Amino acid sequence: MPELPDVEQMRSNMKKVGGKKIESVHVNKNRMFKVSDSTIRRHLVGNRITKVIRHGKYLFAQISDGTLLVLHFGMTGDIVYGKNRYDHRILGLEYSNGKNLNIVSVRKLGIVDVTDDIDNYISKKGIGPDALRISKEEFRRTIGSSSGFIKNVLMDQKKMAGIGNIYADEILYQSNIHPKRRINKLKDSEIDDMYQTMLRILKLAIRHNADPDNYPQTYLISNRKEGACCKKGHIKKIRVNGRPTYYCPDIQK
DNA sequence: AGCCCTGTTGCCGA
DNA sequence: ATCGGCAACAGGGC
Repeated sequence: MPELPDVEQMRSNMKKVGGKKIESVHVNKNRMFKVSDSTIRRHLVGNRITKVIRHGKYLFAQISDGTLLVLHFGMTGDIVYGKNRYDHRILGLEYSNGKNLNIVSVRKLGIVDVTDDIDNYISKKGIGPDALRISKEEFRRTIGSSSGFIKNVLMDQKKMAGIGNIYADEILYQSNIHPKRRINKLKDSEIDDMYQTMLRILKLAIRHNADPDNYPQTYLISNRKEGACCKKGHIKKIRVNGRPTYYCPDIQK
């Protein structure tokens, strides 16, 4: 689930409900935690989240003590607000109204960390510019300086952050480009078109709360199965870099 | 029951 | 540098 639009939706939810004073913190310690539970508690208990910033698939929750809680959701992470949602809970912020803001993760892939500088954290990890904020020129440069399959580049968080398996397929589908097209075979006009298409898809997804049920039926994401019909043909499944990849051979060259 | 699948990422080796 | 394979993990589908 968690690609850029999904994480943006989590950001919005977290911002909306997470700003109250945190009474206590529930930590379900596992490999995701890069800092001790006492450190987590020290920063969170008695404080509040004042804003939430997203970069790529990462969330940075600004804490009123000046530090930031870092969250990455792996394949199955999510943020759940309410009561009695303890299934797969990794981290729970408990408020005086009895409700909690819970970071849940079925497969326990992802990161819980603390930092005091977002830019520093991002650059140390080598994460590229956010896909929603990258300029056309930056995008051209990023693509142009790469090689290999276009899909791999779109998904490479070090080159550009936020695009995952699902949205990479969508961008390529709507750009009429085969996922295994080599970078050096791309025309400038195709790169520019891909850029506009990427922004359009991401914005639409966010506008629809990252819920694929609300996306147009013409979207690949609504027809992500082998043999499904698209306007000019039927959907095929291959593997690119080990990842399941859906595309339409009749429109994607 | 058991095997294969999966929205992420990082490491290893050809 | 690039790419495939595998591993972390756990639940769902067949």
